[in-house]
Amino acid sequence: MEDKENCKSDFGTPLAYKFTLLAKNYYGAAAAHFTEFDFDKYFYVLMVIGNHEKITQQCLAKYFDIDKASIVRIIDYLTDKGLVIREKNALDRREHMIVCTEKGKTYLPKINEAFNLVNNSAFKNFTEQEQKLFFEMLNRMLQNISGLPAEYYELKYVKSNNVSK
Amino acid sequence: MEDKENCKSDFGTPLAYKFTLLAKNYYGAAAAHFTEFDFDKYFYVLMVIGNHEKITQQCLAKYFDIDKASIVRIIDYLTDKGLVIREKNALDRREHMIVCTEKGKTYLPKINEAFNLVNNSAFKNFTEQEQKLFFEMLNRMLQNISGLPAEYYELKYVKSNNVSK
DNA sequence: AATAATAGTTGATTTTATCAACTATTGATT
DNA sequence: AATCAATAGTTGATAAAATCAACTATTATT
Repeated sequence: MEDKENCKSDFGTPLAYKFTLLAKNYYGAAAAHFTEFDFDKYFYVLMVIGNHEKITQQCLAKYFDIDKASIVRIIDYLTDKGLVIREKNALDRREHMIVCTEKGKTYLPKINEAFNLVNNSAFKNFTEQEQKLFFEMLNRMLQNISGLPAEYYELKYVKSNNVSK
Repeated sequence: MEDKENCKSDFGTPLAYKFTLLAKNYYGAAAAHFTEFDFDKYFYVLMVIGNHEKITQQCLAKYFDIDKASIVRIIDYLTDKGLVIREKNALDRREHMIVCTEKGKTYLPKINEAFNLVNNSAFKNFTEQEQKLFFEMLNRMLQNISGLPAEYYELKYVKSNNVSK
């Protein structure tokens, strides 16, 4: 109906403004699902860690595009809460592999479910096809606007060290 | 091609993660255009102010969905740089109307152009129609996920005070 | 063996967000 | 008109986060 109206007023608007607003509202909505947790931050970081057997801090830094020093503090926090642990990688003792603890794992389904709920409400009145299209567009845009391919981090930690041990 | 692949891996991913990444990359790309300015922040705030004859800090706070105290500091900054000024509203002396200075106005075309450039590179390989669709989807999502209608702020400052003076 | 590079850590600094208390002004109630 | 509530803006204190450079430990390169 008033699509043209909206689009007209969007002209010249930096996309990032809308992204920022959306992200803020999204996290606000998601946080409502986590009020009874005994931690109040870094839900998605935990989920990413939990979705990997183990993952280095470097990988997390790249995935989230933040400084490695910030990752240190995030992992400190999650460690403090008993949700993850650091394990030295025997193949490269510089690396600390971050592993989700049993306690951490108990939160994963809840976090996943909450994100799905918020995703669903964000996609209210979107058809299946529109949702797919939207994700596809986001990914295209991400590749347009950033150097790295979206799945970069996944390739990373498959370190091929042909060490006998 | 690998759309299904992407969508599969997106399943369960909080949308906000991608929004955050996009916003970060977007602002990074935009900032590259502003290196010779004598201010280094709040470009879009200035643009919003410049696009209005005058606007209250409340309106800005609502538009950007941030605390009014933060707006005070942003306006302090822009005032310091000589880009805007505060004018008491004679019709309601509580309100300080923020007005773009002549100096501030000289930046507007450059800022606008830079955002257009970044928008264009974000939309590389998007058809006209896809762009429209994308904006439309973003707006729908914003309304889904937030209480307020997107154009709330625009209605606001048209204060109908039928004061004789 | 020497040097460079990488992963992670730490401390200092800056920036930003947040909240509550406060002033000034206006609006509403009686 | 007097009182009280609500609104716009400001301030100060505090807390949270981002940033950067220096540092250790380890591995890779020459």
